[in-house]
Amino acid sequence: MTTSDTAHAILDAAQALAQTRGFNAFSYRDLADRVGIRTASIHYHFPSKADLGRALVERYHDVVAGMLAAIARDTTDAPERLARYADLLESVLATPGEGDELRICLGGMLASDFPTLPPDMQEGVAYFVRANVAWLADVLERGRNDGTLAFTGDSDAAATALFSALEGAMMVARSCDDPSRYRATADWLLANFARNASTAVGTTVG
Amino acid sequence: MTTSDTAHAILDAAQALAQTRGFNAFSYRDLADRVGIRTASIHYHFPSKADLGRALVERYHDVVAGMLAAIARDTTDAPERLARYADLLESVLATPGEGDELRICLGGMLASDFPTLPPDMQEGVAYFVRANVAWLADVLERGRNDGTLAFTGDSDAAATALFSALEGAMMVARSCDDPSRYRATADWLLANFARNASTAVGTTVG
DNA sequence: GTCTATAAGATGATAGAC
DNA sequence: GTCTATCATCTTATAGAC
Repeated sequence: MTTSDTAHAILDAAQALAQTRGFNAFSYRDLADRVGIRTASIHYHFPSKADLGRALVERYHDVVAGMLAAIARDTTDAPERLARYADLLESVLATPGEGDELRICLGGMLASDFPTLPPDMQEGVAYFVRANVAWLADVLERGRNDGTLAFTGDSDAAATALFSALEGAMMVARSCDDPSRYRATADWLLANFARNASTAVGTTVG
Repeated sequence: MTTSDTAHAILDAAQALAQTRGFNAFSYRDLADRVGIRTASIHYHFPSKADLGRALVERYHDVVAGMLAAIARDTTDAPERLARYADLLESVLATPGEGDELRICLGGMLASDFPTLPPDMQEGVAYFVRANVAWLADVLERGRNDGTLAFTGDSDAAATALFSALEGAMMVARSCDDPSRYRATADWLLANFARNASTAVGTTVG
């Protein structure tokens, strides 16, 4: 293996902190306390915080890319793929974060930290966003072509809107301290991409 | 007036920095450099950073609330109100920030900083989010009732989705370093709330 | 109101022993 | 690989002169 157990533990702690508080809001001391080593030992594995951040973004991208590939392998049904994507983000929100604070998708969190990040990390974040939007755009386009989804306009614009809405919904849910708000928003979004929108969740048609 | 010119200048500088980098990513020193005074003078106006943050959130909420009231005063047309709301956020993105970095809505930015904020600010951010979603929900509900808008499901869920999408679109636009991406996403969203969605921007119907 | 001076603590980072 | 020790710098914040 290319990465030691200690490096893994450091990355796990760093990811939990980055997802709850952002990349600039935790220190090597925070990591040292949680991993049970000294800050100097962390510098051995990740000489600078930029190195740590780069590894963090790369690992997260790889994990998510693997999950998206798994979804595409499990089902070809476009609505089901979208539902699984929304569930993926919900599971992030449900993963215990720091204390009672909710985790946000690392990509969305780093997007909000963007201007303060080292150049390497900025590239990684932009790549993550592009990859997610492209995956969604592909699902949307296929779904519209096979008649399982219905929406108007450019599939790239639709995918950007959907990605933005899901990421934003995590932020809104956390600022309301109500994870169920993410679920409600995601369900509404998914229903509005369904072929027969009149059967949407919560529709009031009598 | 209840707030001095210096206090105004401090708040202006703090807002620009908070909108580009977040509340924890600027210091009294940053403010002092920009306003042209010393950090001690800032502490005279805002004893603690929590005091500064509280004032920042309150002022921003009041300004936005005033703009939403102005939109409601200018037009009763629901699609036009939504368009004006999207334009409002676009003007934030277009306002020169820190260097060549783009500004984000302060509400969205602080929502991403949420767990690290002092309790007073957390309340203010939650209030801002609730107020914006409630305003949008009212516009959506009225538009559906008078037939100028069409969407399925609960108007609160729709409003949360729209708010989340617009806030998220700003983050995505910035991480792509492409403000026009916000415009494209907003246009797509607005088109999908229009009564006749087949006339949506970018529709490929021949 | 603004300044100088200063405090106490945190931060990312390095040198060198074990 | 991990440690102790140390560094320069930055952070929020206060005391007291002008």
